[in-house]
Amino acid sequence: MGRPPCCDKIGIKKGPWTPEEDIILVSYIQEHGPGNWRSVPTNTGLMRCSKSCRLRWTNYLRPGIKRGNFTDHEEKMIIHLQALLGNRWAAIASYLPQRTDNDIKNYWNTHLKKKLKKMESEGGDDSNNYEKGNSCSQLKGQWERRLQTDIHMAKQALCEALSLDKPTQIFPETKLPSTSSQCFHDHHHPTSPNQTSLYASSTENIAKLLDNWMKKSPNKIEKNYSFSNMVTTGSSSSEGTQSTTTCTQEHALDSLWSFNSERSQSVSAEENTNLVESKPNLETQVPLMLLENWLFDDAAPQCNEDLMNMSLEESTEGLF
DNA sequence: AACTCCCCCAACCGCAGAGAG
DNA sequence: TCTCTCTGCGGTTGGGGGAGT
Repeated sequence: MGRPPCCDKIGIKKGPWTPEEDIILVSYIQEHGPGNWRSVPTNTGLMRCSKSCRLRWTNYLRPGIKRGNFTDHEEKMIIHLQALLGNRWAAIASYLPQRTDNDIKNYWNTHLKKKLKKMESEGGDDSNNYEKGNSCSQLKGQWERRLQTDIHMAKQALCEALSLDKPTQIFPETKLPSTSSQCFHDHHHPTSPNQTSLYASSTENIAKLLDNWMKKSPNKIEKNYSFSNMVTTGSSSSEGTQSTTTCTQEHALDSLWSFNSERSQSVSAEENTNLVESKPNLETQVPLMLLENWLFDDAAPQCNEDLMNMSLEESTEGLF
């Protein structure tokens, strides 16, 4: 028997998060930054265990997360990376910065597995190619795969350490591991302007969430729910909303929208820069061979360049 | 309309690793 | 070196909702 689960404590809430809880969590992180999850439930009054808070943040609330609708390219990336790395979802997620490991894992289990099985049973070229790749990768063995990923991670860390002149490429739209709390912790001081924009975009996530939530269940939101904490802490440039203000849901959402529009003005330049710079990363198409070369090749810079510039389709056309 | 089945995905669980003391 | 705490990761679960009957 291992350690008892952290959520066995009496009074700890489980199950789906409510928008209220999300807002409390995001406002807290806006103020204090992610990390030190142990203290989050205590300091926020959330009846959740620290683990639950961390997961909610990393898998759902953190900025820069793209949800649903995996593109063909993302799909291919996942398939190839899975063949190469196995079920190392966190490592795979590091190649798809906008996706969480949980998302990728779910997508693999619910869609790609079936898809590949189907292709396999149809016995088409595609499945043959996948099989080839898969059996090839199996030969590498788990240990080797682990080693590859470790090398990759080490290289990333090294590159990152040596690239102090490129701070905007770090997060969120980068090729760094998606275990974002660590990224945040390592690279962003809680009060840094960059982080403010990141938090803002997580607020945007919540706004979307609330929007969807209201569409689904318009009766669930209590009329006098207060969004003020989020608004006041979320937008340093908002029009002085009092922290004790209680809003109707319409007001609250209005605040959110205005917050977002203000935010988009105040941070758009910076964010646009990030987006523009990150676009090649997001759309980076990593050929498997290059990936492998890069992992094993100490003369990485040139190869790395190639990784960034080449299209996945160039080297994997035959696979699909 | 009512019921059942199935799928999806958010969240949980348990283990492992890292780091502090 | 050992113990303890915290965090990260991967496997699994279960509730909600859509599809089918």
